[in-house]
Amino acid sequence: MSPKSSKQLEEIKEKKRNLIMDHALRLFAENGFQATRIDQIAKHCGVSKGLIYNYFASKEELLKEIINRSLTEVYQYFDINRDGYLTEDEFEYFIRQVFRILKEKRTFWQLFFQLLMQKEVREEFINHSVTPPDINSGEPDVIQNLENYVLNVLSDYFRKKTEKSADGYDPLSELILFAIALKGLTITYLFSDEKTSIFDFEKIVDLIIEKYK
Amino acid sequence: MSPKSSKQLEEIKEKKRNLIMDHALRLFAENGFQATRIDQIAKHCGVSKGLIYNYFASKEELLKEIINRSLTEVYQYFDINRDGYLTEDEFEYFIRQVFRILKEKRTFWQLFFQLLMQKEVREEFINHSVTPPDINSGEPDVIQNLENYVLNVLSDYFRKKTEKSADGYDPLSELILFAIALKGLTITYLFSDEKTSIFDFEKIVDLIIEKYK
Amino acid sequence: MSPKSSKQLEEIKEKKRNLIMDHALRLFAENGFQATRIDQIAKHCGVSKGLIYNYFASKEELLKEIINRSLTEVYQYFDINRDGYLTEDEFEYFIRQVFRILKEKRTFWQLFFQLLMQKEVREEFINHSVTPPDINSGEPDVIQNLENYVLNVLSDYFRKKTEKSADGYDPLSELILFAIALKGLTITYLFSDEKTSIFDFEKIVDLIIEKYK
Amino acid sequence: MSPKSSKQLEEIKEKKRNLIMDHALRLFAENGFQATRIDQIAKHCGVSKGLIYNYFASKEELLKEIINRSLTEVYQYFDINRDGYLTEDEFEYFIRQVFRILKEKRTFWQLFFQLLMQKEVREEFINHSVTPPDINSGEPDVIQNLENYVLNVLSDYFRKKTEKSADGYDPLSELILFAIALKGLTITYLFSDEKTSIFDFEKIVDLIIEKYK
DNA sequence: GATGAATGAGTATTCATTCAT
DNA sequence: CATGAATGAATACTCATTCAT
Repeated sequence: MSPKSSKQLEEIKEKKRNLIMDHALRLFAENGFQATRIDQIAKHCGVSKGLIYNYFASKEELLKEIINRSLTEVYQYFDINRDGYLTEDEFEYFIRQVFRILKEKRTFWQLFFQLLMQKEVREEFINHSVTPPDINSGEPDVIQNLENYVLNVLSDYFRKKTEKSADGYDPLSELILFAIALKGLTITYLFSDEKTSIFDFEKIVDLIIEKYK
Repeated sequence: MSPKSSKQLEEIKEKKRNLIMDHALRLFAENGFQATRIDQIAKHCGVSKGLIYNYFASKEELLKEIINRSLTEVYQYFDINRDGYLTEDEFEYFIRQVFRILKEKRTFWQLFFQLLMQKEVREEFINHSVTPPDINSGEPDVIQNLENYVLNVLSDYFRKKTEKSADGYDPLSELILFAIALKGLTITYLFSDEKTSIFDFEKIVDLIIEKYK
Repeated sequence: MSPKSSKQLEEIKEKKRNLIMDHALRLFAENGFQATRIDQIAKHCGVSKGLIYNYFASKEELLKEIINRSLTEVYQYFDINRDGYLTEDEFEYFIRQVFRILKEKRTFWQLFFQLLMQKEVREEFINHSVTPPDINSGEPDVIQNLENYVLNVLSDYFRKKTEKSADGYDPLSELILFAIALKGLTITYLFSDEKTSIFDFEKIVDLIIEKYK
Repeated sequence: MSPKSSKQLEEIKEKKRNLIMDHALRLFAENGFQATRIDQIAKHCGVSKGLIYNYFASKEELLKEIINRSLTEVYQYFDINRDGYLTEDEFEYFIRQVFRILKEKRTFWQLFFQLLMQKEVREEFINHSVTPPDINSGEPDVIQNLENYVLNVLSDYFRKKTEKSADGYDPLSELILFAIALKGLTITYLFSDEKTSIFDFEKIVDLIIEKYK
């Protein structure tokens, strides 16, 4: 019946989907979601406006799929199902991993933080995260889960670390200071102009590791 | 008609200007600049769309004036003309001041960080002078100036501090870690839901002061 | 506060609303709802596309309001709250009234019958007519009510008429034949080209009255 | 390859043509011509969009061919070449035949009446010849011919009938009333929901025959 | 023949901005 | 000063149609 030559077609489709998502992501991140026009994306991809609608139901759906794809990848990076216990070396590895992901998916995280800064988006994605657990689209609670997971693991780490040491550090305080420093570094890195920035981010990562390991 | 009323008129005009800017600021911060419609602002102010154009040449101009007004205030807060040397107590005062400003102008800073995160806006609004052409205070690059000023003062502070201490701390490292922690706190505070957040920001400020003073 | 000079403004608005509805109705009836473009309507009205959206939320809403307006008028014509009993003279008056309404609102009825011939519209407007009785928009059950009302009144009329006569007519049969003839006349009249038609509709009305009175 | 298969191929092609036309007809009738999308039709047929364009030059052409196919069939039903004279039994047969055709081709007639009710379509599709250019039966105005033919035959019938009777009926009046009743019945039948309708159409046909035979 | 990815002209709708009152 | 009706450029989205495979 169907001469759909092969399953290569599926591959080609998948490639085009990703092509569109890649360009859209970059434009969304650079100019903002609202300010990016569909035909801009099309032009950057070298395809027609119409084709984008063969792959994505709407501009918003395109955005959601981008977020989805990226967060799913992040999950895999973090191997979320491992034992959840961190040794000192794993702690260092974790921090370097975070920074590596920021670097590799810089554009995505730029977009992601932009979005999180709008009340409605925040509510849509984060606070409404009480969505059914069997959800397959993997957006809303993905974030909450990720944050909770990370906080739990780190909380554990700092508790054990302060127990051993005699410095009388408060584990919660350590955790909070560390978390805040990491967020500060993240934001600074994501939205600095790599060429003109006075910061050497690799060194700052070393600094943080040195300080909190 | 009478000379009196003309003075009062000016006051009324100024009040209305501020009314519009206040509502616009809140809406811009909550929903984003692009997503906020002029008639939304008008409705929230209880005035007509047309009136807004009596006070501001365009939506963009409205945004610029909001940024300008707030940054001018921030400058005054920081008393930019003082000697530029910080004692330990002044350092603590400085941090608390930062947090106080964040608290008092929370909405503005929410908007401000949103804007900073869009490349085009960053280039258009921030680097290319924010001040209106007729202003007399004439800071050509408000933000850059502010950041440089703060960094300078702090840099000085940490240099002197590490000189005194015998810990062998690197002043630049200290400065960077401090700056990053402050930025992390800022972001976390601005975009957390004050009612549901697990963080007690006052305490975190104490923590930071304790750590870096 | 508001210099909305007078309530003349309201009148002007109402006039423009009606202007738009009139032109839209004609175009919808002539070319069909889907085939009529908003900017066609705008051009015919001598206004801009945008203005139409100041008065009507969407093309579909415009259609609904047209139907609504017309059906409401029809209701008034029929004085639906009168006693519901027809004498012979009232019967004749009723038929002439029907024809008069068809004539005066010819364009509307053309549109109306067109719409009724699409399954979805039929279901939307007629079969779903079990909508809450307190409805204020007056569309869905308006039609059903009107039909029921007319059928009831006529049913009554034919029952009484055949009782009196000795011809042994069946009242239901009479009603049905009459109703069908009326519908046939209606359709023929609405969709004939008045200039070229071989039918003289006034005479046919006389014929029907003569036959069924 | 073999000559046999080429004949079979023709059959298969013809079957597929008809398959497409059948589904298209139903969808056109239910949702309207404009509102029916080509890919809807394709999906309903279980074929690709592209294939439809192998059989029909355009959506409009598809419509025209549907109309053409059905009208050609109708012509055959009515045996257009007979003597043109109706006996009483033939008159009854004629009416039952009309109703039978309505029943068998209900969907087509639904579509047909819809089309007739749009001025532009009326002009484009009906008056300007429906037949494909290569057809040999060459009726330039199928509908007009059909209507005229029917009216002629019936006119004759009623003339002769009233001549015989002593009731003093006007043959033209009788014809008109009859024609209108038939049209009313037609419309009522075509656009009623067969399941919920209060009318028993078989009985109404009997009624009409009884009345006008 | 058959497919469905790709195209792009066409259309509804939005919204900053203007201007007569 | 204040209004809100009016404008029209901009933009998301649709869908008939094409064509390489």
